Amino acid sequence: MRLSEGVEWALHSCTTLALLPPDATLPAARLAEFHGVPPAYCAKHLQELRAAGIIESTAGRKGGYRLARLASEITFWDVVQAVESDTRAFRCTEIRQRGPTAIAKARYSPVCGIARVMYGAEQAWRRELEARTIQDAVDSIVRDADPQVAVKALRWFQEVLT
Amino acid sequence: MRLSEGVEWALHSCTTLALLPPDATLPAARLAEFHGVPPAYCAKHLQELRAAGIIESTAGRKGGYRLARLASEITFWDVVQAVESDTRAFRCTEIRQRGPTAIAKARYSPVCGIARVMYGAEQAWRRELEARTIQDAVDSIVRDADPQVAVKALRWFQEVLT
DNA sequence: GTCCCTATACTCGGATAGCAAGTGTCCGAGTATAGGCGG
DNA sequence: CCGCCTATACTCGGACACTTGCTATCCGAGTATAGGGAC
Repeated sequence: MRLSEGVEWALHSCTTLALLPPDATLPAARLAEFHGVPPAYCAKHLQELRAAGIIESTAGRKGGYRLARLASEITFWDVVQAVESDTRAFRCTEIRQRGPTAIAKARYSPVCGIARVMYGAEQAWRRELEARTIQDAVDSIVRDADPQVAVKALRWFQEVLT
Repeated sequence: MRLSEGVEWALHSCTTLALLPPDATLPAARLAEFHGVPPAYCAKHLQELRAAGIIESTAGRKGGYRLARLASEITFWDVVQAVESDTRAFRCTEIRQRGPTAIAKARYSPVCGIARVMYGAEQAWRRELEARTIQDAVDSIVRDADPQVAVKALRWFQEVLT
């Protein structure tokens, strides 16, 4: 089981955008540079975030990305769902309906008991992600980050935003 | 994000083995036949369950697999962990330590705030799976299954176990 | 009738191809900007 | 000096190769059984 690496990039990208002054935009290439990841591939994931309505894009010179709504209104779940094509990890193929014991499809309970447990576990996972927002990530970074990083980041932002 | 299809097979296989009379064994090929899945591939997952100490194998004629311990002592988590090579879905690559804001490694907090949230969510998922056992699956099947299936299963067991 | 031996058929187990999805990259279409020109 | 126009450079966005890991399969090694033979 593997979550796409893009989820990590997307979460960090949203958090970084949340740190910018209101209405400031940051191009995909700069965002990739800030995180030290391949620009083209990073851009791909930003497009997915845009398609999901989490971030907005501005074209042309001085263009770039910015959050589409408040960081406190964007949950981790929103981001994961945007990047990951299918967030349902366990997929029941109804093997209980195959083999020598198979009977008419209508006579089976609507959901397999094993699938029910797996779905329940994933729901617990989802609930945790829905309870956390990008603002929480911003807060934890502000709280935990070394002052030296804060200075470097601020300086880099000022240089890039001109 | 995708959980291996083998997880479903493994869970159903364990549940089926739990339905057998004590100390009875069932060959991999029969187990695959019962679930209508490719025998060779199914056998591969059974080997993983064996390596994890969840089921036991007996070689030679009249050999096969059986549970290594009580169904109530085997959690869903045990099975998932056995089949899935790596159960950690989110993998933090520490991109916060890359790019223009990078500083000495020792000055970073031990765990990234974003990763902490993701790990927490997975822990919630894991906890749910640890709370459910194969016995629970057996109970739900006994409760929900159509009598017709029960009859067919019993008949098939008797025929196969000779 | 009982015990032992041997051949057998069946089991598991690891090593080997095939395929799909995620990973990584590129170039083209579109647009806000900046400079130059005219009034 | 001010406003408009045009060329430009930069942005995003979708279409195209590559690699990793899951999917699927096979054949060989090992073993408990079943039958036959000897005592």
